[in-house]
Amino acid sequence: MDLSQLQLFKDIYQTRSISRGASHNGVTQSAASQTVQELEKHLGTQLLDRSRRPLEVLPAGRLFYEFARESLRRHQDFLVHLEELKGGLGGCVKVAAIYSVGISEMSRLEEEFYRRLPTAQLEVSYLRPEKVYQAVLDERVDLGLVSYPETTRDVIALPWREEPMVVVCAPEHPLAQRGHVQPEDLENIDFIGFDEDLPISRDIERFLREQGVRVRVVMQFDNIQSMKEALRLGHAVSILPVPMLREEVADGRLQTVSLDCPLVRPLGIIHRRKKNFLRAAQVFLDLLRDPAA
Amino acid sequence: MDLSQLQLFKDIYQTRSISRGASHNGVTQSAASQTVQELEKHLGTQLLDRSRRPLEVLPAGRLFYEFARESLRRHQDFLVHLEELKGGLGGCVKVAAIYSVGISEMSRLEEEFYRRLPTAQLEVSYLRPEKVYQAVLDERVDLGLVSYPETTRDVIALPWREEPMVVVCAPEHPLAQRGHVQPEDLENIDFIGFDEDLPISRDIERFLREQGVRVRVVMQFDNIQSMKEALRLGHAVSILPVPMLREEVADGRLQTVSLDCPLVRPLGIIHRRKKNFLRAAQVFLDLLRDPAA
DNA sequence: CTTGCCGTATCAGCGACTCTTATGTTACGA
DNA sequence: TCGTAACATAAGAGTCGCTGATACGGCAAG
Repeated sequence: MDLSQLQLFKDIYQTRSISRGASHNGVTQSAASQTVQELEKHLGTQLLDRSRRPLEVLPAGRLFYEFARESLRRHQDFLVHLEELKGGLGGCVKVAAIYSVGISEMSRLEEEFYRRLPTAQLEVSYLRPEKVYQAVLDERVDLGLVSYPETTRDVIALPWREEPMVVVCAPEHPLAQRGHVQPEDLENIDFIGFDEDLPISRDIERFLREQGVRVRVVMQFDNIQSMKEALRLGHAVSILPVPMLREEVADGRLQTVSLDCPLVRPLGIIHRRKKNFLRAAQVFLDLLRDPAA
Repeated sequence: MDLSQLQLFKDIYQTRSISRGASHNGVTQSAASQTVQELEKHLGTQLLDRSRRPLEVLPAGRLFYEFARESLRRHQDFLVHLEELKGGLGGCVKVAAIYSVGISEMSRLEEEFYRRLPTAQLEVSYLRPEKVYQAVLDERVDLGLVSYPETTRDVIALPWREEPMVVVCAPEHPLAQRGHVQPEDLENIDFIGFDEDLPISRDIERFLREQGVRVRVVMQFDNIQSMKEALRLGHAVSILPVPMLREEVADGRLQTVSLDCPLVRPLGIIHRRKKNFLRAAQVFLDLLRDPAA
């Protein structure tokens, strides 16, 4: 019985689904199913009732969940104590993120990380998506933060969060007065897009196409900072992740207009396939995946 | 990180030796060495100082030991709670033991076992050594208790205890008055031995040969009960494990005479190679290996 | 200092286990 | 009753960890 099994079962319990638990752990539904069966065989009792559709947790499953939760917590504690004990220059985590994850978000994570491991070192670099993948592959970083993560032969992708996307424009723009718009309101509008080779660009294009809307792409950038500046000129709109806009919206430099049909982009954590993490990386990963604990 | 690694490290810590820890867990020294290195790599710190001969435990090692101990204890607790929860007919452990393990010993173990898992079932059968091996191989029993255990392709042997052996005779026998004897005092004495195909018989023979002593084997048996009865006739002596003689010595039917050079026979636990134990078997195994916990 | 022994490290080879892909089966809703 | 979404099952592949053999090194005795 190992920690990954406990983590997996914990996620399955919390999401009430084998498939979701599986994807939270970067494994297939099949593997998760087999793991649960192994656990049940080993413990000699059913943990879940899989013959009901919203997966039902049996008493033994609940007990095992408590055990798993507790064990994982103890393990975390142990890692932290170990780090304390090692004193100066604890482990070092290197993280690569796409630009659009945002400095403000990262600085919050950074803060919490140093609270947990005061002696460790966290290095964050911002790169274009393909560079993030490359950095992970080359082991120049331990973890990568990307959008539309995909598991490949050498890299495991874990879902992280889903950012809502909204239409954004300058306060002077005609759309700015409206609280929300239908996709068709964007027909033929001047649009500031992402570079076409970025996943987010493809996803927005696909979204617009599905809605039967065509926009006039007047500019393209590979980073959100530039797009925001261009938007302030007032002639065009764009679609951007909400968290990137907090500051500008707060002081009125830009305005968001929510879309009636929701568009989100999934962010994920990627790392190389390998059994063992350095504990600092492990702690950062746990921090990302469970900010509460 | 899994429970077997924790168990292994715990044993290494307690015995202050990688080799001994390894044999306690039925693996080779090589495997144990690699496991420790894996742990150290994973945790990013040295746990043991292996460059000193009585293996030195570093602070991180001590911390990890505490963690391991605690985790294993929690796991035990979990198994017990699970058994309680399952209520009636908990798991069932089948154990085969050689005759000479002794009923009294087993009944003590049985008692403790039912204290831990009141709902479980324990079945003990007493067999000749080769039958014990066969029963384990055929999976007719979960665990076997034998002397001079040996690990083979399909069966793992774990050391259990070492029983001191003493010379034993009737109170009327000439040797009975002496508190202890030299091996040479047995020269040409009438001797009651074990069947020659039993490991214990071979070991006693080897011992006597090494001491340069020849005895006159007047009778041979395959079980200790018969040997004790024969001894009471008063004409011969034997060499038997101390724990088998408690009752007879207490009420004066037989007398022990300790040997100046100590002779012990190792008892071991054998089980088939397989990753997962049924929890009842696991609990019984833990009980055998750590009566304290 | 040298020698011998015991314990640990290292290496190559192999077996087993677990994951993945592909496909079958079952529960629930329309 | 059918369709879909979720879980189960089967077979194959890659990886991890174990074994067995051997090399290395500390410690004690001489």
